[in-house]
Amino acid sequence: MSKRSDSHDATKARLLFAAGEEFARVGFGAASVRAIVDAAGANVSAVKYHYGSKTDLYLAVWEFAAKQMVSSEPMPVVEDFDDPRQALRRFIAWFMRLVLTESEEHPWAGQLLAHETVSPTPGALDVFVANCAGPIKDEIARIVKKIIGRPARGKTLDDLVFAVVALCVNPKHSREILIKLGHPPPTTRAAINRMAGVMADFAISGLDGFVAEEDR
Amino acid sequence: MSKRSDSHDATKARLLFAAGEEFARVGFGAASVRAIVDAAGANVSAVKYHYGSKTDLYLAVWEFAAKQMVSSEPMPVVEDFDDPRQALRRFIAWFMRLVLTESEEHPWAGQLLAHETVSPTPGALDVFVANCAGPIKDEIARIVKKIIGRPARGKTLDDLVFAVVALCVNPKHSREILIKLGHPPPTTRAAINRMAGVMADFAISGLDGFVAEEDR
DNA sequence: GGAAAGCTGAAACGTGTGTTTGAAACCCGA
DNA sequence: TCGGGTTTCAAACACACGTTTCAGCTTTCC
Repeated sequence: MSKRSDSHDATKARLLFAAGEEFARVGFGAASVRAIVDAAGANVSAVKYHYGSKTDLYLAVWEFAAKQMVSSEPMPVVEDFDDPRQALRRFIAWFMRLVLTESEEHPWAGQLLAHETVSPTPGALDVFVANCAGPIKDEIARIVKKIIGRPARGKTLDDLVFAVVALCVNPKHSREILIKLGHPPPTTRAAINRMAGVMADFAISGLDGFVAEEDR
Repeated sequence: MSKRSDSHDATKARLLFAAGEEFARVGFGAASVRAIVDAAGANVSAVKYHYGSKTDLYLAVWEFAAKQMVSSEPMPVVEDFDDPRQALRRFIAWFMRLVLTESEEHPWAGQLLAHETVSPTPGALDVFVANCAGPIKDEIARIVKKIIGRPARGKTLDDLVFAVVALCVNPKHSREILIKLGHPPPTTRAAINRMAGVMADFAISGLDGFVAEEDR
């Protein structure tokens, strides 16, 4: 809108990117405003001027990351006529790329997501669940339901849905441990796709076991 | 050793328990010494006097929690003649009880473990991996190897091992999200065992898929 | 050219942190 | 009862945090 100097938008953008990097690296609580503005080559007052507060800056980062997420590779939606196993395979690959990919289309989305999942920022949790975690869970639930056939009884269906989620997100959550154990999570697109294939095989076989059980 | 008053050991113990509760609740970084000593009804200088520093107190909490862990229910070790599927079922049940159980034999172990997994405390990560994460991973690897039969090629075996781990620990890691999504992780022993049964079925079926694949 | 708006800079504010100090209070053995 | 080691306490330390202030600079518009 403004025809003013580029410096406004430039500083604001540098601030956003530096904040994204820092928030993704250490999470909201542990990130320091001074570290962010130093990385951005700006002054502390800039965050107040351009965004209002550290919290508002964090929300702006989330908004940006979410926008990048959906624009770079939208969530695959399973059609009714699709083979649900193939759909699950596609969805897991997409999900793991979303979570694990670094320094590509959405540099910090996965890491932000991991931090927010494990220790949610009060005030950001609800919007995160509504825009991100909720839709993903619903889509997986649809696919799992189609694979199993009839609805599993009680909480078992939800357990299975979150089991699939666990396979996708755990490499990110347990990143430091996995590195220490000599099995760092993949970062390149090819390696992520390979691992996603293994997880999809594992999940499909696992769910097929419940089909058989239900049909006994 | 000292035959002095109980107040020494009493304060020291109250400090340890209050610290355990706080560290488990918010993690090492976010926990404040003042909150701990307030909960313990002690003075700030008590942590220096009895433990040396906040970090040393944290290590003492870990040591205590680890001791409680192994004493209350030791890790099941699979024998060579055991049915590996049954062994996996037992192990998953034990692991999930370890991670999810609250306010019972080991009140904070699971939560400490979750925090340390996701955002490790520098200096405590190595001892945690050596004493806790490493042995668990090795035991699961043994069982998985026996189920699959011949070793899967490349990184696939490790992927499957950590897939099993993911099923067990994710309910704890994603706790807040799961609550928001209306599917809080179980806390009672019976509910944990039920969920562990589902996860074991899922894992065994999933791994059996790789047996078939390998034998093709 | 001058005034107004936009933007940045250094410094300080208030609060919270982990840690340290040194003097009281306490307890126990002699 | 006294002395000496043991344990507590309030106070302050130095530092880091997010936030605020306001002077000074730049840019834009009339």
